[in-house]
Amino acid sequence: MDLLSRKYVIEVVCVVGALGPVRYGEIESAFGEVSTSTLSTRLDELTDAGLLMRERYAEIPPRVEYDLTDEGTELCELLKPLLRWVENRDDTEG
Amino acid sequence: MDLLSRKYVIEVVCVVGALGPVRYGEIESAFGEVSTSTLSTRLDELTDAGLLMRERYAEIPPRVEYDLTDEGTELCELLKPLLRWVENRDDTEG
DNA sequence: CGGTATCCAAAGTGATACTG
DNA sequence: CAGTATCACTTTGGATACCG
Repeated sequence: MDLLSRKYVIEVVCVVGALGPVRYGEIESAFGEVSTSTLSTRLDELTDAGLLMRERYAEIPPRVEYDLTDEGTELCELLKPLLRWVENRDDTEG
Repeated sequence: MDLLSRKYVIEVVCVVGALGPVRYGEIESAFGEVSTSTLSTRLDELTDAGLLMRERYAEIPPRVEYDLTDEGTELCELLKPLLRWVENRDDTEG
């Protein structure tokens, strides 16, 4: 699956994994620099791929929460060490 | 590093890791469907990032071998389970 | 054999505005 | 709040031809 090669995908999976059930706005804040459309698309793709679940609450104001599915959790476990390694490397070379 | 998000990068790292010192043509064959320019660029980026080493032999005909650096090997170890998971998943859903 | 240079098409991404 | 729709820009990837 080259979905992994989409921008922010790895980070999104890890962010959702770390923040548990998390709202759209929180994910957006966690990045700070991603357009609504891109993040929305990514969330959609991940949900579609069975990696994320979207829970929609019929409230006012509306609330939507994202969380990892079992498969998403599996992937997240694989991704975390990768992300740590990359960040560690960035520090070292910067 | 979003180099990881480039097409074929994960696969290239794993292929080089699996085939040991490997020649350009062999890598190309391992994919079968990647243009010279793209593969060449990828190899270049990875070498530049310190993940690959390029050994050039002054022979006729020319021979060039690629291999993982220590860091490349580290990354490869992180990537392998990921790749296996993805392939396994593809099988299941296909 | 092992690339590089060039040009082109396609896809991805972002900004913005608007809806429920 | 949580998106969707639209549109233009930027980046990527592919094909081809040529060089060492």
